[in-house]
Amino acid sequence: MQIVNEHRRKDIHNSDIPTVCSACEARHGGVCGTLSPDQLLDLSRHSTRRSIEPGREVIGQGETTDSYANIISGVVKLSKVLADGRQQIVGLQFAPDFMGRPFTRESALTAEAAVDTDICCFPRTVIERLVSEAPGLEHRLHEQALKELDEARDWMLTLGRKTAQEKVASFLYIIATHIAPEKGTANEFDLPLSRADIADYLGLTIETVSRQITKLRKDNVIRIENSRHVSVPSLDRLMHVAGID
Amino acid sequence: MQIVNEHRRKDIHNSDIPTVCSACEARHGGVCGTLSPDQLLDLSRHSTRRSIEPGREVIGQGETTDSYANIISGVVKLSKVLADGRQQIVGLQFAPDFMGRPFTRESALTAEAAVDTDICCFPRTVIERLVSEAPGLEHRLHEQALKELDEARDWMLTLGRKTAQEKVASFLYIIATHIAPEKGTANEFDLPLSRADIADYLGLTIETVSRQITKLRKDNVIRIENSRHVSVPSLDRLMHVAGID
DNA sequence: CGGGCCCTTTGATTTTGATCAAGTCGCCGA
DNA sequence: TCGGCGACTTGATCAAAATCAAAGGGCCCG
Repeated sequence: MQIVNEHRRKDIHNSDIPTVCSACEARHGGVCGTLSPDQLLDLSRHSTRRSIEPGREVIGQGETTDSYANIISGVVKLSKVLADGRQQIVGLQFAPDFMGRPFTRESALTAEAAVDTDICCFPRTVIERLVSEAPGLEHRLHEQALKELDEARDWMLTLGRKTAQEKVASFLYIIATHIAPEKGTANEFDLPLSRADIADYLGLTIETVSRQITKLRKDNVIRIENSRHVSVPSLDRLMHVAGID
Repeated sequence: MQIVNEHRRKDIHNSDIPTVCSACEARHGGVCGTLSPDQLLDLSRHSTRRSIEPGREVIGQGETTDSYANIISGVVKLSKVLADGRQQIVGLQFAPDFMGRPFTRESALTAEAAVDTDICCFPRTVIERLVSEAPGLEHRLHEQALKELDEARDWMLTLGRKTAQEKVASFLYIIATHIAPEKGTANEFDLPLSRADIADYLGLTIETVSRQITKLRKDNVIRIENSRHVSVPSLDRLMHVAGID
């Protein structure tokens, strides 16, 4: 008890934590959480915060990356395109996810902000140095990669085997459970993606997405205002429609 | 030059390498490659080789895993099922891939041999101990996870945006490039998957897969014997049909 | 050698979602 | 206040793949 209080007080004072970091919403969940105060200071000296407006590309498919980033707030779309322009969103990232593909220079995907997004960027060289110094950091990055792998595989089941109706419900479920990080599941939220983005995420067309959303509304699974604001009266019901056991 | 030869000679003699490992085809590519002779000996003492016939389940969805494994030869299907039985193969693993989801007890997927497969199993506890002792091992596992993530995302593009024809061609391309590890791309091979498996991998039905294979044969993109043996006269042509730029 | 079984192919028909084509709605700027 | 534009919805039609149905074909086993 005594110790817990001590610890807490210290954390509140943030005596050893760089000022930029102490106020950072992503610090505990993000990759920085494993670093010692010294290392955090080192990292923070080389890091820069950026605000990105919706639609702005953070890194393009085939470009070389020289930085990694932590998402502080917002939503980032990761997508791939075929030569003829067909596009697929292969992942969504929310705060406090880590962005960037470690140990490779060339990006195999495009990262683009879906809504107003704040990120904290680190040069590749600094991250790689810290990885070699702090084994906990690589572990954290490894866990993030495994989490993304699990999510990607779940989504493959959705893409390959679910109906349009189930796909749209699955998408809404993902948003409800990820949009408010640290607050658990939201039963009311603004969609961070346009219909076109949703279509690209689900492997459908805009029209089909729109029709299925209309159907979910008529079936009282969701309520919609201004085509972007969604409320979910029963999450169980949404999950059921999404085919989630 | 001198040094290279020295190194090679030592490697051929395998003076410090446990006997079971020295003959192992997967050692260099597999996760064991980063271990010191001591650690390799340690691991080999606790490892067991198993042969798995096609269709045998290695680990079921929802079961708890207590071991990891290296694939020595063969092909393993990773799949997920919906409550109503719809199934999706979310990944194929070939030698010398590492199987198992580190840092979690419960498996989110089913792993099943597609053909006769040999694996080398390690208890979870030993791997976890070695990870804490040898940072190179976690790095190797991390890279394997990142590789699988890249592959999963590539496949999401296939599942979400390609036509049946392109999907089947993409599948054949994957097999051609992975079936003979260390030998590069094969332009003649036996399919490790039945039509039903291919359908589950591509998010299609058996009938559609069969029709598309017939079409590829008629278009001279592939030749087929006994419905399982495939030869590819021009890999470029196959890639083109698969929509791979 | 024949029969049965499983895997695969092929054919006919149906269904789901795509495509084509108008609208509607909300918002911004003149 | 009025256009105009972009995002979204709705409707009609079309096509790709699913479903339903029936054969082949290879292989094992009696």
